[in-house]
Amino acid sequence: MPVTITFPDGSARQYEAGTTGAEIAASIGPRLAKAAVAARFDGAAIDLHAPITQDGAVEVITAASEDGRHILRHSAAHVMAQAVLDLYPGAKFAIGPPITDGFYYDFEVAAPFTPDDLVRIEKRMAEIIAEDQPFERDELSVAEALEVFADQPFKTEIIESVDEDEGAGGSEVSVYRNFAFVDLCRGPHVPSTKRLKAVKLMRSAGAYWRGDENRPQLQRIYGTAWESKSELDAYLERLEEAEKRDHRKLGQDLELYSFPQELGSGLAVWHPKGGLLRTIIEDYSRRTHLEHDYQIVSTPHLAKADLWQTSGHLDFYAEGMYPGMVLDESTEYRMKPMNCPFHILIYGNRGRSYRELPLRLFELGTVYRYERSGVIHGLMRARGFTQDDSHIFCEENDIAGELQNLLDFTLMVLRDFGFTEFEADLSTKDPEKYIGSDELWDKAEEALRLALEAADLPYNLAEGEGAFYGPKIDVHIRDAIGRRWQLSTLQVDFAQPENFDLLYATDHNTRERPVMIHRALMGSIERFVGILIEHYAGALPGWLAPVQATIVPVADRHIEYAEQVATRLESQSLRVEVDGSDETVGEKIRRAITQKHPAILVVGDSDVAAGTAGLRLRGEDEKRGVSVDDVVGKLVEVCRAPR
RNA sequence: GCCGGGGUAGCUCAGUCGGUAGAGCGACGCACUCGUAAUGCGUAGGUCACGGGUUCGAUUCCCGUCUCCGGCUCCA
Repeated sequence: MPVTITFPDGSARQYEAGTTGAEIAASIGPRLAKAAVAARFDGAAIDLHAPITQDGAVEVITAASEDGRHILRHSAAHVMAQAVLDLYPGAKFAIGPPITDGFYYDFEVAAPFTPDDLVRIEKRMAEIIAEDQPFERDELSVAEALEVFADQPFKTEIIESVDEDEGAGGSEVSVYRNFAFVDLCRGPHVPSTKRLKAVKLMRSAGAYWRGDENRPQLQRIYGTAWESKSELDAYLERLEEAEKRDHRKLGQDLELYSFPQELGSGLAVWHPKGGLLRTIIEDYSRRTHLEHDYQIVSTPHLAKADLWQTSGHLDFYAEGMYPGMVLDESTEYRMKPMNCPFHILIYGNRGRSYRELPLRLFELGTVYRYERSGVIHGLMRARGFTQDDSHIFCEENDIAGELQNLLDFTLMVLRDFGFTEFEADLSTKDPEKYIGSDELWDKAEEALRLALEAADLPYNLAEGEGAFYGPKIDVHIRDAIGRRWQLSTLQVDFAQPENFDLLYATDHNTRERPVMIHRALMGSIERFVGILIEHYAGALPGWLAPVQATIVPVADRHIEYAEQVATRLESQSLRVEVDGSDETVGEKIRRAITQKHPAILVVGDSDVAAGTAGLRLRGEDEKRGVSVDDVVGKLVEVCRAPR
């Protein structure tokens, strides 16, 4: 009985029933056969040597595809577990999935893995790979599987939970064997270990079983696997590139900020150039908010604990707050982890009218959150940071229009800083845990959805992920090397107006409760700077660069002229340095390039005589003898702020 | 907070099997006055993170604390 196989290009062919993906690939061509690691039958991934007994669509998965790498990495994880079980008798193994760019496996062993252990394991893996052990699939009943894994408590737990979670489908489990090694696995796998051409172990780390810090901490080994040595090398190079962009390193190199150990973890100080960069960003933020009908307010850094009790923070997030200080013998104060209660107090300071709404209060508000010591990461995750924070108080019927304007504003800001790729998450009501009426939630979620659609922003629906007090939109950007960062949050809040009993007078002089929208566009200024630095690898666009041009006099006798040129540029509000140091021209240029200054001007005898300069823009060749007027014009253009 | 690895000059790092340390870059000085990614010579600079213990003697070994890095967990 032949079966009819259709291919992704729409063509169809007949094969003997029981044919395999490997045979199909071979029938198409030897190169495909060699590159194949698995197949897809009617969309489901299967092993290359699994027999196909009915008509259907077949797609051959090659090692160079994302699917293929996934399978490669999964198989590499098995080989790693096999190596560890060989080398460390008594080791218990837990789970080992493929992840972005690699894989890991978790083990319980007597002692944590050292770097030397990784070398040993990698060596053993190479042996297993060289032996070209075939991967074979087997279906076991739960009882059989429990026997096979009798001395593996984590596997036993997984087998038992299959029964629970997957209902009828859990009566059998599949396992994969290569030689004596058996692992629970859905598969598919590469046909045999020799297909693993480029595998490298990266590091070991502690990781909790099932991600739960109350359960045993296991030893995780991370590795990576690629279809070829050259792809592996390219990956390692990408890692190195990413490391060069590290904002902590660049912050030091470019003299922007530092993290003095004397201050404590997660607390940065901003040096003059970083301070200037911050100021530029903050000025932009204030200016654009004023232009968008926000009112700027300012509030203190601490408040009585009672305020945080009313807002609910002490009940829900006390562990994220700095501990209290008791003053005047009995009154406890707390550093602020959020700005909202202060803005709410401004709203509530007097009776409000519908005529004032929407009322948009904006503040660059510095907050302090007690982040656990292990999570602090430069500017990206700090214990003190400044939010571009606003709370908008509006009528229920204003929510939709307000959110739409807000999302436009958000995207404008992010585009102004050079980000071009956006994605959003829409987090909706958790049916188990929410306050406010269903009707209000539906309305707000609908408003958020409409705003996303009006802005033409692709979004993922995160159902049930909303906070208990309202739905929200998070906006993510992709940076220059493809990493995703969450920046903006637009959060509808039904709870705080209730907690603080906020009201406004309607046009019929009745009292209604306003709805509140929390929002931060950049999120935290500190983190935003960190992301900008990594996005641009330190080479900030002209309008953000603390130093926009360096003027290099060729010899001391040109310093005076250099100063004159600097004055001309400064009169156009350009930020200029004259490098009058006792160094060669080459060295001074090297410094300016290393510092990523957008423009370098070189002035010598001919320039003094002709009123010109040599102009070297970042990333471009030098132009000699450019008139100072043209230099000014060019730099003004290069350094113009987006608005 | 948890697991592992670190903390030596302003920076990047080497070193001391226990006898108080070195390089490159940077800084400073002198010479050079130079046309596009490192001019030469010289000088200064260290409580070897901090506190305790062991020892005749600790930067080195042990314990604690702070702090950094990689993960885990967390991220209102």
